[in-house]
Amino acid sequence: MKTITLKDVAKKAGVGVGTASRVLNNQAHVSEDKRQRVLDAIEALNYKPDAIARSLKSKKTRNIGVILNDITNPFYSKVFRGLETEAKASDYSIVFVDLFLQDEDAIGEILSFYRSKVDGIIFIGSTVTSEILDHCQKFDMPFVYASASIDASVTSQNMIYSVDIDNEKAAYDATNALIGLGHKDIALILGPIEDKNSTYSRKIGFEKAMTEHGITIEEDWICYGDFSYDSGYSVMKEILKGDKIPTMVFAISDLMAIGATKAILESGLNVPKNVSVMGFDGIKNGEYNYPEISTVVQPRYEMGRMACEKIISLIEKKEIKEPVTILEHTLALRASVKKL
Amino acid sequence: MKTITLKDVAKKAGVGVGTASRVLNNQAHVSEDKRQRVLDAIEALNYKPDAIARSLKSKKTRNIGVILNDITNPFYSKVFRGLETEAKASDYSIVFVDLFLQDEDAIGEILSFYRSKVDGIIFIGSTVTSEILDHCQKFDMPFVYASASIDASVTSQNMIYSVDIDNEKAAYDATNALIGLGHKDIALILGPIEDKNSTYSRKIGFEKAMTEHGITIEEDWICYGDFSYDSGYSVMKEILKGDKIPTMVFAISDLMAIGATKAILESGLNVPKNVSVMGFDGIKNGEYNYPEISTVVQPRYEMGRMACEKIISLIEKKEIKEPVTILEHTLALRASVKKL
DNA sequence: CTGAAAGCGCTTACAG
DNA sequence: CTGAAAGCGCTTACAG
Repeated sequence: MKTITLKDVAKKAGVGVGTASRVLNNQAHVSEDKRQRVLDAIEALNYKPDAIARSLKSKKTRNIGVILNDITNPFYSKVFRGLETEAKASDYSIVFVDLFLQDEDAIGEILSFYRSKVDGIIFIGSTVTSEILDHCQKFDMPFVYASASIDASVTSQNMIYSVDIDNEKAAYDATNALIGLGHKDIALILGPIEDKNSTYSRKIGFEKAMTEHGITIEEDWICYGDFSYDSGYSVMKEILKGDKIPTMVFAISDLMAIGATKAILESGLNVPKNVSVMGFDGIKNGEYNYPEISTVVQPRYEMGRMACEKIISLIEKKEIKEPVTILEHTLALRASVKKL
Repeated sequence: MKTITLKDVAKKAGVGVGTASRVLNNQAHVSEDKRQRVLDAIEALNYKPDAIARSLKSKKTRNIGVILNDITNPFYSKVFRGLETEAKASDYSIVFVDLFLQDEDAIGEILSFYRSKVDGIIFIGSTVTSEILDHCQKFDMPFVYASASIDASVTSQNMIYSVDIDNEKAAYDATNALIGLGHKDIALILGPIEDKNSTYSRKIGFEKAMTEHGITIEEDWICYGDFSYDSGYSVMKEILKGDKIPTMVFAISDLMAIGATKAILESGLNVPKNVSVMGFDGIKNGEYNYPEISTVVQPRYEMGRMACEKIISLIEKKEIKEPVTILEHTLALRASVKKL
């Protein structure tokens, strides 16, 4: 099947190809008569513009690159959904790369690769290093971070556009709520100790709430996992070996909370009768658990949507009101948590 | 920053741009001397070919379109991961569209849109209609289905490339295993009654195994859900209202199995002591459950990988040994199932 | 308002 | 083996 081009349309409409292009792009300065003839020809020929040819001249691809940490992680997949929906609504396509198990070096590779394929990039859940920033700047490629960590190498000189929640405040609020329920013996399961973003901020928030209530923090109960189900399970096993058992376990990911719950149940104890469990993120998995896991809900869909809105503004050089957007979190207290 | 083009490379190397292009594309008929000079120039200038310009002439985008049913569904996200990894290895990018909540009509729209942006399309988990097939054929766009349903409108005249498991046999094997454990009172939770693919085939497989063992199938225990957690939960609630309780519930998705488990536990019964539960798919959620859900494991990663391999063969017009690939399933009997 | 022409950065016959 | 040239399908100044 021969592809029909703008030239065919122009010929059929009896106008120049430039005029046809103007109609196609909804530009002014075309007489109503010709505009209609072109529109009719487009209709009659069932003409579809060639995105590639358009891009070559305009230097715009209408593609947004998404670099994501792990698409099988339910937290990210929902962020991704928000982002994809927003992109589609604005007529952008998503070009996707999963970073899973790739070393950070790969990012440079990916960026070069992306250069001519996308107009901007959204990073989700990865770590922002100054190296990546330099790369993007060199290629003059706008970028936005969602739920991302900022590496220490990044100075405030760099303009960063991002969307996230206030992690410290979220952990602070959650801890206060748990304390309000009468809990004092609270274990905390964090992410990796070297994680300077959520692990760090949430730890601060937790400590702040505990300290404000004059509760002594049991150092043995500050544990480090890696956000995964398995790490929650094994860290909890360790905690259960101690002389004293906490009445509450606060894990900073739902998956770890679910793993911890399993470890508790396996040991013959009950959740929440003997030990309450609180998670973080608000993924479906927690609701599917029995008992349902309490959590700090992050607006994941909205996070993706906002990130996309932001990158489009950047691409189209629209004004951006706030470079850094902080979204609201909410607490969901469910069956896994008991009032003492 | 001025973009450097092949012309710049050619000039620096002192050759024609055609020769530079030949080197770039690793074509023969270039003297070793010039080849080296071009390579050096590319290196020195840190030249990166422009994907868009390449596509315009070659009519190849090195993009694969992926149309997926629901990226937040853990079953699909793992298929997607397999596919993405394979694509990356072969230097293809993924252009992604989520069909979630969009009507089937949208597919036509998406296809036109895709036409010039991708070289081929992989459909995951959607329903193949003859309309979609016609669309693809009209655009001369190769396509592959993974874990997809074939609509009745599709005749055998259409050449279909697909990857899936043998759903009937999988359900048959699973049912046999459950019967082997001593179960006779087995309830079956299916997908939507109008689903002509997995719901239909798995029902057949189940019935075949039951019949072969001379076990009467309790019609009230053949139930229809929609693969979701919620539907498993509510269908199970209904079953539990009956006079007789099955000793085994076989749900054809892990999410439904998890939902059913919750309903059973809430009713005061134990899994697996009073009722055993078997799922289907092999997603992580089942392993995270307490008790761990037994399941029929589908090779999801491999499914995505093979689908990608297939579409690339189609795009590059390599020979395809088998248009329809049937992957092996495996049974995973875990804590949720008890021997009677 | 509008047509002819140049050009986006490549690839690919076409001569030599 | 290799360079000059045409052309992929658009967009965009440039004249008029």
